[in-house]
Amino acid sequence: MSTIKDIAKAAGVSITTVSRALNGYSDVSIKTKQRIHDIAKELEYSPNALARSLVMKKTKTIGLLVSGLNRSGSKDHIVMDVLTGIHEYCGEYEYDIVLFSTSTSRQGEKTYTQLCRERRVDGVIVQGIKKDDPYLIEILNSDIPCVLVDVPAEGEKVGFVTTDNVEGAMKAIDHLVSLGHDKIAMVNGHDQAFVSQERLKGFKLGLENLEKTFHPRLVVNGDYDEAISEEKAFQLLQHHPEITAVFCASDLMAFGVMRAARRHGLRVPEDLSIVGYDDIALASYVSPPLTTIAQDTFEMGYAAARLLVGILEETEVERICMVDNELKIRETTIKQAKIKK
Amino acid sequence: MSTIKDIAKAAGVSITTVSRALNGYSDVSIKTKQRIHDIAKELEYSPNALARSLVMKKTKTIGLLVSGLNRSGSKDHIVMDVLTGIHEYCGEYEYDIVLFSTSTSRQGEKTYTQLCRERRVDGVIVQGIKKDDPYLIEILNSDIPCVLVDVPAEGEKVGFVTTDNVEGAMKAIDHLVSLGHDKIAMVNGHDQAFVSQERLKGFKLGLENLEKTFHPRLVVNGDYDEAISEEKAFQLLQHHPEITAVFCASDLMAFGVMRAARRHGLRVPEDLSIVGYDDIALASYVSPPLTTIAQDTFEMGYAAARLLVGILEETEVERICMVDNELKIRETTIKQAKIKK
DNA sequence: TTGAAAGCGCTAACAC
DNA sequence: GTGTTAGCGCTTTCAA
Repeated sequence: MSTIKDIAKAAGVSITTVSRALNGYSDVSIKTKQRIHDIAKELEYSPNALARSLVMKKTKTIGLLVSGLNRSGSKDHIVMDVLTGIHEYCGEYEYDIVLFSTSTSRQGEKTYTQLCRERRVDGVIVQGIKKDDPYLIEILNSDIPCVLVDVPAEGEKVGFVTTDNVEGAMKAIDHLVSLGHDKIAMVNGHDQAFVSQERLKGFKLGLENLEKTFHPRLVVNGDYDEAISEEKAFQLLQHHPEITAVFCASDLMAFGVMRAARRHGLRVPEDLSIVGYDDIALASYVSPPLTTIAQDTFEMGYAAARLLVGILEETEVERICMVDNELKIRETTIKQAKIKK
Repeated sequence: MSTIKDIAKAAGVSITTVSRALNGYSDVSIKTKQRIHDIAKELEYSPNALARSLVMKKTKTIGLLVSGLNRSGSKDHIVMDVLTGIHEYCGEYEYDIVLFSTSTSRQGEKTYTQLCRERRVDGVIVQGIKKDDPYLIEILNSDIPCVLVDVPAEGEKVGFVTTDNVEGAMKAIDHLVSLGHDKIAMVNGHDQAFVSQERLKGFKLGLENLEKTFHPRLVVNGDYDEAISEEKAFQLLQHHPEITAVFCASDLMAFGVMRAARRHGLRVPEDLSIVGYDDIALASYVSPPLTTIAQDTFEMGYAAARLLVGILEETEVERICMVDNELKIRETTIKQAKIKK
């Protein structure tokens, strides 16, 4: 593989001149510049990004730390959408992405910080990692520029992107209440997740705003898992037959609730209205199609990359980025007419 | 950020010794080795992978070239599963993945080969790229070790992984014929795709083996698109009411066919049996759940990474890797009882 | 407009 | 066992 040295020799100039010519500096005579370019092409020259990065001290690379990338293969495509958004932005701004291979099994496992330092990534985007993960904390305390997805953190070189989960939950509640529902349950994820906390907050607030009482008894955690949600919802419906609607913190959990309803002989939506969260592809395919709060996950990825690059190039000041969400009314919610019990 | 030079100074030894100690060479006295490690820890030393790669001429990095990573957000998770498989293997063998940002929009776009050369990736995995893509051809002709997913190519440093698509299609046909179907149509993808060609081959072969005649008229291309398939299938069913079963080269296209059937007032599976291909998550959620040929896409990714690393480290000789597939019988196929027309 | 020289952080002969 | 030295391919002062 040829180097600028080879080009220099072939062109009869110094490597300095070649470097300058190739990088489009103006202080090279137009004709030597042309000659150098010709020779570079002829020699099939490719600049060595390693060497350049070594001296420039930046790599035009952003690291990606993702959890939940494992065989069990999530049915949702959220991780993928976010990745796609990041990829899109990076394509436009000539950053490449390095996806770290954080093997849990491998001994002598490296921390996220070490991974980032070794590869000298300019910054890192973190997704799907619990906010109390010690490695996460370490990286936040380091000087590595960092953008988190759905985990709140701010700092000189730290930002995050999320959607307004409080508002999203409120939209769901507004919708249900406007349909005449009164006894609304919630199947939340788990308390450690920021988004769960926010959605619960929105659930409460939504009820209060509409002068409905919030019943802690009607809230269960489904751990973002379909089967667990099914069980939890089954019990909930058993103990509280007065429930006419359920708001779920994820679509997958909503599917679990749909199953639980079916086991109780309840029809959806006639006997039980259900609202999900995320709007994954499945949501519109199941039957009946699921009413849900749609998040623009692609946009979240895109925004995360933009925010990170903004931090890196010191053009962006706002460290928080809120992406819109939207209520998608489909067929799992319907007017509550009958008086139950 | 500290370097081996700093450590050398602090330890009062030469940088060579530090390098050797840190890399676990045996020819360093146990006590200096220990001291060096202590100092390294104290100084929070991180090796600079760039510098090391520069001199070692390898980066422990594999490139990933993927098409179909864009906003429209594929409903299938195939790309993701393959990526996950690659990620898993890389985690075990300490390779990192760089996802190239191939912006189509950006001017002065670089070829895949250039991207790989600049980053000095050790090898590259290519997925979802058409086999006649000029950039793909360029990279195959280069000396960059390369593994393709579902595109056949072999060479000194080139291999590919795929599933047995001929066999997969035959399984589908066997299944349908065993249910008594005779007039079986096929909705294929498009002629440029290797897998399409293979599945068509399997379709023909499957019919011939069972002494059924192959009718070219009953094969249409749906371009792996749900809407297009719906249209094509709608017309097909109109012109050929004798059709009792349809084999589709993807699940998404099968959904299109289901829609088309519905528009014709045909019930699935009573009036029309349908078999898909891929077994995406949606397949088991739609109603009725789709009978399909399942591909282990995670395994494909894992195998692709293993093959590439095998080529890189010169341990693997077999340049082709076949991953299993499996017929998943669900509810869109049923015994053909009635005599149509 | 061009070149010489230093250095980014590391490894690897080759001495001692 | 340990150090000296010469690079890997590039950018960037500083001089000419």
